[in-house]
Amino acid sequence: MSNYNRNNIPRVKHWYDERVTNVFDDPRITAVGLLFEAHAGLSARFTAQLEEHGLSAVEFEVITRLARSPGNQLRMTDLAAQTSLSTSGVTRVVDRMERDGLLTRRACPNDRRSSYAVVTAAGMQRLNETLPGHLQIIEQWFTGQLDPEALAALLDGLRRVRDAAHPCATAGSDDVDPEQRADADSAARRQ
Amino acid sequence: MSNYNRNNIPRVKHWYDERVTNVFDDPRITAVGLLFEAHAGLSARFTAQLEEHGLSAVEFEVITRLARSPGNQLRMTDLAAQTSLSTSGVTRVVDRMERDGLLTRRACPNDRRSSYAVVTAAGMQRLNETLPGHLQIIEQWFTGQLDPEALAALLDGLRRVRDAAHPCATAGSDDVDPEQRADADSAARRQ
DNA sequence: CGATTATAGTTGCTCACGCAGTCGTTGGGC
DNA sequence: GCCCAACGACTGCGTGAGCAACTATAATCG
Repeated sequence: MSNYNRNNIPRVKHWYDERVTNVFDDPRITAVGLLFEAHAGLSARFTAQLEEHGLSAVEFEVITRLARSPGNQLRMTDLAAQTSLSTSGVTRVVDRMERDGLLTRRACPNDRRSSYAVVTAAGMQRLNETLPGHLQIIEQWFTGQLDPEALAALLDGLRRVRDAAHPCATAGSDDVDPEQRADADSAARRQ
Repeated sequence: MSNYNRNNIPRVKHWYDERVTNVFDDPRITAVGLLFEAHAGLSARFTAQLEEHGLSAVEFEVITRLARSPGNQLRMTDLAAQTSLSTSGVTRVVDRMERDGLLTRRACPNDRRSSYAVVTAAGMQRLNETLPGHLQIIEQWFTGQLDPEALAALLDGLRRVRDAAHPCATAGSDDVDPEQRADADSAARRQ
């Protein structure tokens, strides 16, 4: 118990303040800590709200990406590329969501290897029920925390970091980059 | 089959451009997308580099938090609080790292229920081998992507979002107001 | 054409993680 | 001192995810 207190009491605002000659004081570490903790915080809020609507974070991402695609559908592989899930992961999440009636599979008439995941009416309804609360949480804990210029600066910085570091696995969500496009192009060509 | 053509032919550069009145164009969604993709991108880079040193991201976080704590040790519970792992998750990751010789358990003399996870010499060495490359990656893909003012603005924004939304990720900081803490705590546990 | 190669999706295997239950320990109330 | 609720750590079980192997289909090259 004494140790428990030792652990918490001397920590003031930032854990790294105290160890002056510590490598962990490095501002780079701090920067990553901020980014990752902001992400973790928002993730937790999202998870809690999505759970109220019976969706996991992955399922929400899947249904969202499908819903905003033409025809409310994507090929399994393209879905995998957009979600940073493996193709087997997509197979299984689509399995679950199909079982729950949120999605269906549809055969691709031109390429019998491919199949589409399509959002059902029930899936769209579920998404529509979920989205307002989701947007409200974003506003409450993220965008609403900053005045417009600060938010713009934040997003500008994030965009540059994202453009530099993002693995093509997560690309394509709100801004499609050239390599992704080439990828999708070849997919389209194939059909 | 009419669907097939609808799907690909008219799509030009951005598959989402056509749904002009689309909810997914909402700037809040875009903002979250940027934050999450930046995080995912950096995560992937980290994972690749850590793998070269035989560490997973979770293991790196564990050993880092231990190494910067007094005595290079933390109680299992405190470690769980800092890592957003459950206590059972901590039990298991410490199991693995103990098996690999990076950590040891040490009984707490004051409370026989508690035990410490302590970084071994081999663990410190492993960490020291890993850190330079880690810092270089941060610089290469994150901090070095922005000029100082832009970086400062980014970090300032992130700090505000983190302070608002963080689910107690910085356990050991006491600048959390109680109501927030309870809330975020339970949310973090759940995820 | 026919053979080789590449691609789409699924499945078996394994592992990491959380939840809930358990056991030993602690400390407060009587 | 005794009892019992709270606490710290560990374990059984279920779930979700990736890798690699596999099947079926498509594209390529001779």
